Amino acid sequence: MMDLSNGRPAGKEAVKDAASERVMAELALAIHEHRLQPGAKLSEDEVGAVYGVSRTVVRAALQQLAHDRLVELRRNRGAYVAQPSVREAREVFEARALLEPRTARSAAERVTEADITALRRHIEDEHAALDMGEPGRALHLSGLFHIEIARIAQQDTIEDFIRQLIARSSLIIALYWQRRTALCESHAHDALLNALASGNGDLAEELMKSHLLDLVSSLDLRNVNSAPRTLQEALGG
Amino acid sequence: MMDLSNGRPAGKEAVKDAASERVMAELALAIHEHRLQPGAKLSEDEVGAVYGVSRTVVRAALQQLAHDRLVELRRNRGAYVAQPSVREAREVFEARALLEPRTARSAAERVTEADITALRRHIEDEHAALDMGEPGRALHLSGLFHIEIARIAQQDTIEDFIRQLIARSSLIIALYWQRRTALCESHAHDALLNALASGNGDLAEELMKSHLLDLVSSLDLRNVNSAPRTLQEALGG
DNA sequence: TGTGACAATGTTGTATACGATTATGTTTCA
DNA sequence: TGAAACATAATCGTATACAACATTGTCACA
Repeated sequence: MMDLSNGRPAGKEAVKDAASERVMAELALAIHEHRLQPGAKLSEDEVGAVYGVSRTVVRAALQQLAHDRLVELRRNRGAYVAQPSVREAREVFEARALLEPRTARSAAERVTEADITALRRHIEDEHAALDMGEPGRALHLSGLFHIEIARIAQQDTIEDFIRQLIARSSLIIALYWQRRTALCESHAHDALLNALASGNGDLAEELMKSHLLDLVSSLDLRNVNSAPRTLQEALGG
Repeated sequence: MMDLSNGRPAGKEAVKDAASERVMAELALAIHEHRLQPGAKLSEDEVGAVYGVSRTVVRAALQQLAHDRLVELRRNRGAYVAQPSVREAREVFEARALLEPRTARSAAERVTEADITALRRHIEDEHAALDMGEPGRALHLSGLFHIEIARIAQQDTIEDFIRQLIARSSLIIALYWQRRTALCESHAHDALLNALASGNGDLAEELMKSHLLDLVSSLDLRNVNSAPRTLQEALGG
């Protein structure tokens, strides 16, 4: 079985109920950090055993994740980590291109000193994770950077959308990333930070736009394997 | 108790399971048509009794609706139809302004003859509902018009977001609508249809943008009552 | 009469049980 | 030997049961 406990104390302190939210967060993190691969089966009994809860709460967590399209529920067949299609991948990044540049502009107009220092430390964490050979964690932090910008823009609703899109982006990257770009484009985040720090909304919007384009171009979204990877069939070649 | 059965046969034919989805759809429709007011309590036992299912499936439905922000779940206290704050209302329409105009443009570029006739009939239904004195139903149809445009644009992901936003808009309108504009702005939909039919993406984008602005301006979003309507406290004035 | 503690009631959170569906393994017959 | 049919096992969908929590009503006491 895959290890899902990830070291952390799993927050037994603040837990009264919210059991399903805890399970959901743990599963989401495991997906974000690529410890759970697309297509992995999430049996209710098994997950429940791992976290010491009943199927009831696991079901609730899985339904939440399914709503965010991180897992796919097949009727009477179980829950599986989602496998976004190429088309879905394109759509996710189109949606991000629609939402994030303008949000970056708003963020530049509302950013505070505290935000800047937080972002700066965030980027340091990213670099540290990369240097320590934890690409999964680095990727997760990289996503959080985008979410942080939405938070700074003070747009809770759009922040929620971006949160969903970034979660799905994590799956997309797991499926379609091509290794070539090794730098993990973290310079883009530095540039964005500078634009925000100087309050330059135009520049922030433009940087975010091109950053997203870079991201898409680092993916291999040719229509090969367009059909989802239920590929026992993919072996027929 | 409020009547939720709404006449329709409630689809006993296609039902094997999917019971929770049926309950969710029924509740969502009741909210969209303003048969359920913001703040209304949705007791699990009560809802279960209405639809003849157990609390288990009601809970699943309520959690889905909570994820869409149509209902609010208070821990150990139950589910209530959401009451968007003024701030939330603004954010919802800002998000719509970000997503829908560009989506209308895409729709204009991809619309088919069949789409046009479907939209045309849709508008007729809207007018009919208005004439027959069913403003709730007219409002619901009006929302579906927007969703239909997103569908035509062939952007499933963005369509999902727009669907959520329109559902919340329905609540916002229930709370903040001011009666003045009587025409219910349905001419805007006619104009949009024409722009789509002629494939004029620029015009469609522009019309959608101003349509949304009109919608916002028909709301009363002054910060009075900015705090949510848990207002037994609101009576302290 | 007003305030605080306590009991009663109702509702939600979670676990478990059972029927239904799907997947798997074995057997049998051509 | 191969394929179809059946039996078996595993997993999910739903209902029900019980415990935990919140709310409300009542009573005692200052």
